[in-house]
Amino acid sequence: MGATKTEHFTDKQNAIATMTKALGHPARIAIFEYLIKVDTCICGDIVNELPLAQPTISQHLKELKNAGLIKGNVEGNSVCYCIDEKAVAKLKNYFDNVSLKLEKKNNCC
Amino acid sequence: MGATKTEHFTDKQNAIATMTKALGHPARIAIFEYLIKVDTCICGDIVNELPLAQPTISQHLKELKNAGLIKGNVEGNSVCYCIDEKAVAKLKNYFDNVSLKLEKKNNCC
DNA sequence: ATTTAATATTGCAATATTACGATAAAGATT
DNA sequence: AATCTTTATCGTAATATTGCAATATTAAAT
Repeated sequence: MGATKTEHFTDKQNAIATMTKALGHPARIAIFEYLIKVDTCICGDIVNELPLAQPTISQHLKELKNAGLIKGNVEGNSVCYCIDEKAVAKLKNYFDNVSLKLEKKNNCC
Repeated sequence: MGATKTEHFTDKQNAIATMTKALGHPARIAIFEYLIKVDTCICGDIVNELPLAQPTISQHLKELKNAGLIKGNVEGNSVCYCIDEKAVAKLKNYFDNVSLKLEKKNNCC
């Protein structure tokens, strides 16, 4: 064993898990937050922002991209990474919905 | 190597990453959603809800608990698990805040 | 054309995760 | 007390992740 049994769960559950998993690492949270912070999407200096080697960051960026959380457009020499707002909206909506459901519940613990 | 370099990141980043990591698996999303769905916190039937073996579910519950997302109170023979609303609120606030910041940005991609 | 700069890929070692059978622990039931 | 029920833990195999050095790739600059 060792591999996640995705086939047992719904597409929605897998989709949310894919996104949360991608954000489930402090380096990727840091990258995510950096992309939110910078006002332009012309990037190329993410490596200097983090205390990790360039290949490691490249790998983390790839994972965020695969999860659909960020987009990367090649801009000449460098690559312009930015947040995919649709994905973030999905996460926001998910937790908004969860919170709403919890409010309606009668708390017993 | 192989271990996450948590020491390089802020406490807040690590805290968010810990929670998103815990939700970064479809089985744990399924458990999380089940605990939201059921109206009472008297549980004990999570194992029957999921297509995974009992030790596997027990392990997933432990991870959700370690991440602070759920609470587990021993209730006689069985254990009563329920959502920790404070943790969920933190996640909700985080993504609300992220969304807000994104709205204020000038989109260039 | 050569060099420089930015990013990606490969290969690999260390570590973590996922899953489950076997077994343990502890309260409930008979 | 013996048994049942529920949950946790241990041990272990399969797989995934993390991190980086070395190298490749691609476009800009000289």
